[in-house]
Amino acid sequence: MPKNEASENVTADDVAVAAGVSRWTVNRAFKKDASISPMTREKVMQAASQLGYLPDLRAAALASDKSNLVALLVDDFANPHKLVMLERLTRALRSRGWDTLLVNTLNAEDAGPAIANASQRRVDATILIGIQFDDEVLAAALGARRLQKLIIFARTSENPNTISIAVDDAAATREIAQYVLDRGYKRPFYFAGPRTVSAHLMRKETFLAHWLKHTDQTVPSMSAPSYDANIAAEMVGHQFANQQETTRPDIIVCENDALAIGTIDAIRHQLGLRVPEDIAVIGFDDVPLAASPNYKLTTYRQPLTAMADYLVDVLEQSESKDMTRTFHGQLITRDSA
Amino acid sequence: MPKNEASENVTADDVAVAAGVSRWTVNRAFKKDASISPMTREKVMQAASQLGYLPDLRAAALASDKSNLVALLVDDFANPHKLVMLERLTRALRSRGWDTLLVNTLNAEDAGPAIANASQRRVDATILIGIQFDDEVLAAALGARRLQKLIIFARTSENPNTISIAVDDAAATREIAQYVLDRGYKRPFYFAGPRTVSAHLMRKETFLAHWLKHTDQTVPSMSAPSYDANIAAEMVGHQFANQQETTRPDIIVCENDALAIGTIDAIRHQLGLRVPEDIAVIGFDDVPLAASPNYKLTTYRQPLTAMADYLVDVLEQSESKDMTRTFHGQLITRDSA
DNA sequence: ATCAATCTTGCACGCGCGTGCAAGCTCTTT
DNA sequence: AAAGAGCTTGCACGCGCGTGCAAGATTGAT
Repeated sequence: MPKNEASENVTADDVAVAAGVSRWTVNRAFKKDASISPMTREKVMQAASQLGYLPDLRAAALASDKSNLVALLVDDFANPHKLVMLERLTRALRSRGWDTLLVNTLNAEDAGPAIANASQRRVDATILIGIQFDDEVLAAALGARRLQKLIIFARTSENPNTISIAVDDAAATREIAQYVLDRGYKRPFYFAGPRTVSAHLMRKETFLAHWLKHTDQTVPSMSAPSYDANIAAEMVGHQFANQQETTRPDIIVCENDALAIGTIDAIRHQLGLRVPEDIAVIGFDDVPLAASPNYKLTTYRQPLTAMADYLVDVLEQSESKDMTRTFHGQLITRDSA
Repeated sequence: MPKNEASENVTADDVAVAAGVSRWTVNRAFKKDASISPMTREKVMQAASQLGYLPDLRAAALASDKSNLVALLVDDFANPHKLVMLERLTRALRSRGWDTLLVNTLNAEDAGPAIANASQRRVDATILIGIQFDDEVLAAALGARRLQKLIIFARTSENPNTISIAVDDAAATREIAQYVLDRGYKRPFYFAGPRTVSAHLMRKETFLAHWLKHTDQTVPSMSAPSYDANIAAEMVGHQFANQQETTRPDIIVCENDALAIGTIDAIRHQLGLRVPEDIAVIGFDDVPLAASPNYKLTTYRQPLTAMADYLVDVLEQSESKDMTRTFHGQLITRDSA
């Protein structure tokens, strides 16, 4: 029979016998920074690769109570920016030895069960990158303590039991507002996303406040039920149909690029107007499509790579106190505003 | 002290004591279709929820050698269609009790390690939804047997040790080709994606063959290095700059929507032409953006939900023989062609 | 009231590896 | 050449739960 025919279930014991050492030495060989002589390790690794052995991470997690696994809860797959975030996060995590459990929060009621589910896998941390995670969900999550760390990614959170890694929304929005002022726009309109958590309103509130302070005028606005370009397009088309040039806005400031892209489509194809000549548009996120020759969207780019790297720093930290941190991004000016 | 203050590490034993039963009865209570009286189960569940107990899935996986976990290997986050696939797959999986390990294949050389990584988590199946998984990678994956099932999703594969769940590419492409013929286009151009695996060339080959057979003419083509709209736009702008109306194509058939969207952008903004009047465009996938008023892309929609459901069927099957299956989608005709 | 058929419950053993310590070993220092 | 100092290796015990069987409890029919 072939040498490694019965490679069904090779354990460290098998390798130990083959290499003439104890099982513990085998596992040491696979552990970085373990106390083992180079010669022995080489011998073990050779036997291991011959038998096709790789340590069982389930057992390791069970024994050490450390899984090197994080859960990523997502509930908003309509927003293309989520794909970028997923890429950056999984890249940073995996390149530093962490695995990712992707949990689709099926619907509003499912957030609780989704978190419970992750906790049953005994993940070392739970990362929320969705939007529907309102205060109740957070409370439930914090209650089901087991998920050692609760990290809110790319969203600020004022909950003290939570670690938030995000751009400074207020500063970013002020920069945007100032840009709008500086370029001489007179009648801005703010297009917000779903208003589930108070923190999510920060961008809108900041913009309105800034504008009021500098021009003494209020800014009209509306909210989309989700960050979906097609829905945004419908709303914009509906909202500004048959409006006079003097009453319609000269710029629509969108809470993110998904809304901005829908807005541009609607301005051009439903209102029959030009961007930016008739109505300018600003977004937030700098999704790949924002750079396309079609949209040339002026938007705000978050330092996602740095944020993802910092997230792994947080994971590797034993203490989770005072880990919340905000970053600064940059306004990318293109042709749309 | 509070009642459940020390809810650090509640195990089935703790619940057993609280409920006055054995540990095994506790675990039975959490297992569907287990032999347990309703009264006992109720009693156990009450004690469990009071203590905040939930079974440890690591231990369960270790003991039963069944993890209810699948690995999803992705290497192409530039294609927006991936986000749709992720949503559909995680939805189908989670709603039927499966968890998903999202593995970002960092680069071409990382495919092997990524698969090994997944196998160390002892996943019940590995699902490939990327493109760079060429024959060598497949061989390596099959070698590292441990990932019981190797499923290629949304791509056909002729490898007999693999389970492929995809649309019938040949039939779909013939339908597209026939549509192009029927609409009277004369000078098609085929825009393909990365040519890594032989199977990936099927769409292009099929289109070319169909056209040759029906018109006796060959179709020019080119290949993008990745499914990225911005790169596609550049390539199209470069390829057709300064071409006469009589020599340039009257329709560009794209291997998928990412390429098609870039193509439309380039036609309009770099070539200064109209879609579909000057050059028509056809895609494949029906990404959300394809329906936007800006693109109105004629494209081919895969029955992703049915495919994802079938994937879970496959997982729940003990035998993995002859599970490969192809589906039929439909051509969605919009304005772009 | 009795017996068999059915339901419910308890349990020994194992899944594969980590932890922390102690014994064995090698090498340097005087 | 002998004694520490530092390096390597081995091991008992435990992580939390599943499997399969056997004992105990319950039910219905006779």
